[in-house]
Amino acid sequence: MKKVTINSVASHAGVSKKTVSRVLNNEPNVSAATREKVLAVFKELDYTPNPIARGLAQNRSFIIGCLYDNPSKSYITRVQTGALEACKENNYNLLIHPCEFRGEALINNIEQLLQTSRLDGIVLTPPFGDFAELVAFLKSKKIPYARVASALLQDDSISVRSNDEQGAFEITEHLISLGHKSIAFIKGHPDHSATQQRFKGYRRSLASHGIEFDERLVEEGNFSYHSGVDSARSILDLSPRPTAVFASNDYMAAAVLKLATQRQLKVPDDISIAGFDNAPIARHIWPGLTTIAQPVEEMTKQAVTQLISHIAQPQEQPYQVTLESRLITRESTSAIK
Amino acid sequence: MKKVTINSVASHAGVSKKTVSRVLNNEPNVSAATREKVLAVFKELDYTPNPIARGLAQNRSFIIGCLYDNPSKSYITRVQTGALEACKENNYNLLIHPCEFRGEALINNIEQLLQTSRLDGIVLTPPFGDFAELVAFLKSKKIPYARVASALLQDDSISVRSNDEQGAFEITEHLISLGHKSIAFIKGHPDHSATQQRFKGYRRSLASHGIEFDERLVEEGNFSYHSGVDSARSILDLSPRPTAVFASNDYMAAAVLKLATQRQLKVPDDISIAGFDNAPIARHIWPGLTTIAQPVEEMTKQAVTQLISHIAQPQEQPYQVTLESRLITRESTSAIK
DNA sequence: TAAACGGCTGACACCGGTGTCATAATATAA
DNA sequence: TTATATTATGACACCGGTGTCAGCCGTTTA
Repeated sequence: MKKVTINSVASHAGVSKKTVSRVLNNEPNVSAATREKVLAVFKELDYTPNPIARGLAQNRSFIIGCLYDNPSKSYITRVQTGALEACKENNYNLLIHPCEFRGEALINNIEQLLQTSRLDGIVLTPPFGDFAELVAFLKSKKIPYARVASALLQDDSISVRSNDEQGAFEITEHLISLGHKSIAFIKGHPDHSATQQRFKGYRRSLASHGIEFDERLVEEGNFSYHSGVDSARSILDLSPRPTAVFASNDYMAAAVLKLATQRQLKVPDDISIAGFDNAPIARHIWPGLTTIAQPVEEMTKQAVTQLISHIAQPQEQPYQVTLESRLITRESTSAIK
Repeated sequence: MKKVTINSVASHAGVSKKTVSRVLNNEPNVSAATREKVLAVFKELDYTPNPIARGLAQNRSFIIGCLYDNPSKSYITRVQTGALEACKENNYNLLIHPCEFRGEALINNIEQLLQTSRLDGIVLTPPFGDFAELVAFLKSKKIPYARVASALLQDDSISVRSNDEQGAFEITEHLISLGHKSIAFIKGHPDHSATQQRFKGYRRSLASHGIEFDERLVEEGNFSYHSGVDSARSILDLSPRPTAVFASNDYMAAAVLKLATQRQLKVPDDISIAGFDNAPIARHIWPGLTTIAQPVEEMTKQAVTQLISHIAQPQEQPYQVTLESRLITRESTSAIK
């Protein structure tokens, strides 16, 4: 069983390598008869081109790199799922590259990655999409990239996001509509642009109902479960205790729920809790978390799809899209008594 | 800024390409002086070899594929973490390939994957490591592979596992030592060898204490949260209700906990719950789950490390290792009243 | 002293594709 | 019908490495 290469196909079909290559790449200037003949030999020999050879000739790898540094593992899983779908559809592969956002070594690290892997493009997941130096670096190296769930930029980059500000606004509206006026807020990781957006939405909702913003109700988190525990402690120690807590993601909300339950508080009777993301944990705990469903998979899929088509054929106009999120109410929020 | 290739290095150092290649690969037959000279030029020009060209010449890709089809996302995350560590240390990359275990298309799917990606090796995560046809297929294609958390085989394959039977035995011992005699059990996915192992450990513990095995206390799950909910329903409906539940993984245990709590049962006072794996969720819920900590990351890391060294230099003797797991007690189990 | 041997080196083909360009075949215009 | 444009095709170099092999050199052995 010899290896089937472009040469065997060529000799089998009685044409040159180059003609086979043309058929392979759907290039013009091949007569219909020749094309048929070559295609038949493809089938007959069960030929698949060697991506490595192709990569060498075109200086491409057919690999997309996915950069992440996110305390929420489930978020990463969702990102991967979306990215993988897009890759699969385009015969690309996905290389995952976790790395520390902080630290000056980052740019070096990425440079190293690019040198050793010849990635065709990079997906920047939060918080990388908002890191101006990195974006500038990729631009200078002419490495195509796409930004997922990052702030809007007035540039020509590929960017798919959801409206964090609006989502946070809506969930706060939900709490207010239930009669809550003292609503604590746990911020996300300061490096993530979503953190500011969600905070803004929270404040906009309060303001639109004439509820005075109270600094003491705001805690600094970082999206990790652990940070949620710390924030929860501070919030539950407040006196008077807020009647509701809105955490910037579900992990932190779950932490609040755990601590509250540990302290014999009834959720939602004694305190309502809301999260953000609709992570799996939101429905794996009791009571289930009221949250904002973000289309993370879809965002990433669109970003990667665009990235790949941009690699094949650089586009003039930027692809910048904002997807909708939606409120999901579960048992962790209820009307104030 | 021109590209630095082996040619530029060669002309800069005044030697042939081949000599540069020799230095690159630490081959013998290079005089110390020449080696120094070439190494100096490496530094001077900041040279890194092109892995694609290397791959073409050696028919290697420096990529390891990770196959998975697992309902537990957190398990996959842990597998990836371990695999990534090993890859990083060896300058390999990790390609992730989720695919359906069931379905006759599987072998075709893998064949396709191999053709389009020229993987140097494959990590088989549960349940793939136990799928004889797939293993035979890879063997016939001479694709190196490593099996993670799969049943022991009397063959020459690379295999790293933990002692599921013993872990299940210990956690059941723990429950029995707390006075439980009516312990329900939720099985895992039937395709996973761990499912049988954990069941065996459970039964061995019961038997060693003269507790009669009761078929009615056993539910069929599949490691997913959802299946845990179904099983939990059946178990909590039993009369008399068992005083403890041992679920084959933490997701299913979390489902039992949720349902029990929903039904106003106090955990662990009314019913003790134990899981397996020590997944993040085990400590993210209240009460925290008593469970068996499995070194998933470490298992995968060792498997991939071995796989890579096997690729570089095929070993004679198989690498088959069993790592230890350990009991972690949290709040979800307590002495019977 | 000649033959044999070992370490070191480079020329050259090769991996399996793609890009460039010249040329042959065909279609269109004059 | 001839000149010209267009399409179809293949020869060949090239991408950036590695494998093979021959040749050079200095040592050791007979």
